[in-house]
Amino acid sequence: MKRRVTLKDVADAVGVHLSTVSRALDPSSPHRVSSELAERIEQASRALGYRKSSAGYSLKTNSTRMIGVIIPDITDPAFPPIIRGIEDALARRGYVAIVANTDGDARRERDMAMMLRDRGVDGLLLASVEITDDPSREDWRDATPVVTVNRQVFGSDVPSVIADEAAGMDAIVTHLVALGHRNIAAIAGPQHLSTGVLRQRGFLAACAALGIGGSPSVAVARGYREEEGERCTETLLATAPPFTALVCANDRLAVGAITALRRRGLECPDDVAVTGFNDMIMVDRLTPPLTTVRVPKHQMGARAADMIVDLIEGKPGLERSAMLPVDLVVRGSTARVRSTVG
Amino acid sequence: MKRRVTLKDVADAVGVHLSTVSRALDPSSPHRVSSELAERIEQASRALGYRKSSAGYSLKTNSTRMIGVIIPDITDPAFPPIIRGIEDALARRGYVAIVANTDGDARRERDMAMMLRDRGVDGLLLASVEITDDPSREDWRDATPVVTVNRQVFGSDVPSVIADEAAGMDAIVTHLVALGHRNIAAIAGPQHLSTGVLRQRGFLAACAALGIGGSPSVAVARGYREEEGERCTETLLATAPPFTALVCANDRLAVGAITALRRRGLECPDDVAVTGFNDMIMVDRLTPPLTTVRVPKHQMGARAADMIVDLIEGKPGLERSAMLPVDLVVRGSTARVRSTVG
DNA sequence: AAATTCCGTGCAAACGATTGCCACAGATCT
DNA sequence: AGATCTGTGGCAATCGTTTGCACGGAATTT
Repeated sequence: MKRRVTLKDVADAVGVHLSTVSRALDPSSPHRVSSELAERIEQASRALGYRKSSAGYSLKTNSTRMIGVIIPDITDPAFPPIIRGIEDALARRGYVAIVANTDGDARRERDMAMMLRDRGVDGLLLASVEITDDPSREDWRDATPVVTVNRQVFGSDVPSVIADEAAGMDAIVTHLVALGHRNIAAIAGPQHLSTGVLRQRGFLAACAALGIGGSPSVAVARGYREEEGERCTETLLATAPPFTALVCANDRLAVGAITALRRRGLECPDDVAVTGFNDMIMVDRLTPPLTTVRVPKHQMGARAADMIVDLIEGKPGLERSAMLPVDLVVRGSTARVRSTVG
Repeated sequence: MKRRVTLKDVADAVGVHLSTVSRALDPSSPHRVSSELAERIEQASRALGYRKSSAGYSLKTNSTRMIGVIIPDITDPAFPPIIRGIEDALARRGYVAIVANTDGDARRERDMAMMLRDRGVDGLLLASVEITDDPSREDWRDATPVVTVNRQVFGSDVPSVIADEAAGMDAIVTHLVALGHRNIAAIAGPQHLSTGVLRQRGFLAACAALGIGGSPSVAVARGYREEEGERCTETLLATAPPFTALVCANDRLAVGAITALRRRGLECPDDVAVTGFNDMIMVDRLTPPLTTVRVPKHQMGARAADMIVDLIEGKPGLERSAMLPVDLVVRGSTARVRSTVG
C-alpha cells in the first residue's frame, strides 16, 4: 500500500518548496519559474510518477472539470451519437461527462440536476428539456452554466444547440412535391418538445409555401416511439382524407407508420411514401430504406460541449445559440406518386 | 455570489462543533449523537440548504464514488442498454459513471484508464477488453478494482459478467435443426473478443452434439459491422458448400448477411434462414424480423455495477464472476427448410 | 460508596492543491 | 552611487471533510 505521490514529495526530491513545483507544473501559471528549475522539476515529477490529485485541485479551485449531461434515455438511438459528440469535444478540452437518464420524468430531471450539482459539475448540458421549462428559475441556474442540446426552451435565454428543423421539413416536402405528391399527411411529434413543434411548424409552413391545398391532416404522437407511429397511422387511415405521402416527425414514428401501413395492406413506397427525421442508425437497412433528414448529431453534441466549456472558462466571442444545417437523404421509402390515383 | 454552506455554518447555527454536525449527518457514523441534537442539526442543515462538498469528502476519504466505464463506442447499439443498466445500478448505490470510448484502440484504452484513474475513480468497468489483455499487469490494477462486462479476458482472474454465449448458440442450432436445416454455415465474430470465440465454440459444439455432418463452414468477421456481414456472406456463397441456414455471431452481422443474400437474389428466410445474436434495438422491425438470442443487457450492466461496488465496499459473499442466462427469440428470419432442396 | 464503563461532544490534525504576499537577488535607471 | 524594477522562489492560509483522541459527567458495577 504505497502512499500517493504529492507535490511535497517531488518538492523534497528537487529541494524546493512545493508551491514552486505547483507553479512549474502549471503551464498557464502567472508566476514563472526558471526554465532550468522547471526542467528538473519536470523530470523528478515524472520519475516519481506524480499525478495531480483532482480532489485537492477541486477543493481549492472549486472546479471539477466535469459536465453533467441529462438526457431522457441513452437507450433511445437518437442520443448516443449526440453523447459521443459531447464526450469527444469535452475530452479534447480536459473535461468529462457524467450522464443521467430521466425517462422524460420532470421530477427525475430535477433530482438528477441536484445530484449533479452536489457533485460539483462545472456545467450542465440538457437534452431533456421541454419547451415550457424554465431552467433560469432553478436555484442552481445562477451557479451553474447551462446549455440545451437538440431541444430548446421557448422564450428563454438559455443557450441552445439545435438542428435546423424547419429547413429539414422544407426539404422533405419539396422532395415529395417534386415526386408528384399532393395529398400529404403528417405525424407530428410531442408538442411539449421543441423538436415536435418546430418540425410541425416547418412542415405546415412548407406545405403552405408550396401551395399544398387546404390544411394537411396531422396526427400528433404522444412520444417518439414506434407504437405511437402505428397508432397515429391507424388514426389517419381511419379519419383523414386519402393521402399518398406520410411525413413523420422522426424515424421511429416512421418505422411504426410503415408497420401499420403494411398491416393494412398498404405498401411503402408504392401506396404511400413515408419519411422520417434524424437518420438514426439502421434506418438505411430497413425495407424499404428510409428517406429522412440527417441531423449532425455528433457535431451537435460537440458544439454544445464546446459552448458550455467556453461559457465556463469565460471565452470571449461566444455566440448564444447555434442552429446546425441538415441534409435530406433520399432512400427507398419515397417514390413518385402512382399515376393511377384513387 | 453567495458562499457555499459548510459544516461550520450549520454548526454555528446550532451552536455545536462542526465535527458533531458531520457525525449527525452521517447515518453510518460509528460515533453517535443524541437524537434530540441530531434532529436540530438535521433541521438547521435543511434550513440553511447545506450540501456536502464532494471535493472535501473525496480529499479526506480518498473516495469519489465514481466508476470509470470503458467501452468501444457508445454509438454501437450493443452498448447503450448495458450502460443504462450500469448507470441505474450505480445510481441506486450513490455512484455515478464516467464513460470513455476507445473505438477498439488498445492505446486509447490505456490512455482512458489512466485519465480515469487520475480523476480518482473508485473502480473500472471494462467492456472493451480483448481476450489476451492482462489488466492485472497494469500499474493501476493493484489500486483500483476492475470488472469486465460483456467480454472477458481469458485465463485471468479479473471478475467478469457475461452472457451464456454457449447456451445461446445451442438454442439457435437446436431451433434450426428442428426446422429441418442440416446445412448450416456461420459467420463468426472477431476472434480477439471473447464473444467471438465463445459463440463460435458454442456453435461448433452444438453442431457436433446435434450430429450436423462434417465441419460446418464458417467465415470469420473482422469486426461486428454490417459490411463485414456482407463480406463474409459473399465469401461463404462463393466458397462454401450450399447451406440453408446462416448463423451469425451478432445482429449487425446478420443484417449485413441478409443484405448480401438479397443482392444475390436469395430471400430470407425462404432461401436461407438467418440468425443473429444480442437482440439489439430495431431488429424486430426489420424485414424479416430477426430471429436472435436475447441477452439481458440491462441486467448485465447492473450486475457488473453491483459487483464492482461490492468489491469496492468490501461486501462479503461476492462471487467472482457471473454468467447470465439468455433466451432464444424466434421471429421471421428463420423458417422450415424448403422441402425442395437443390 | 468507590471504581469502572459509557455516552455525547469538542479539538485538532490530516487530505493535496492553489495563490497572494513577501523577500531577496541582480539588473536597470537616474 | 543610490533607488527602483524584475524575475524567482518560499511561506502560509485556505478549500470542506472525516476521524482518532481527550474529556467530563452520568450510569452502571462491585
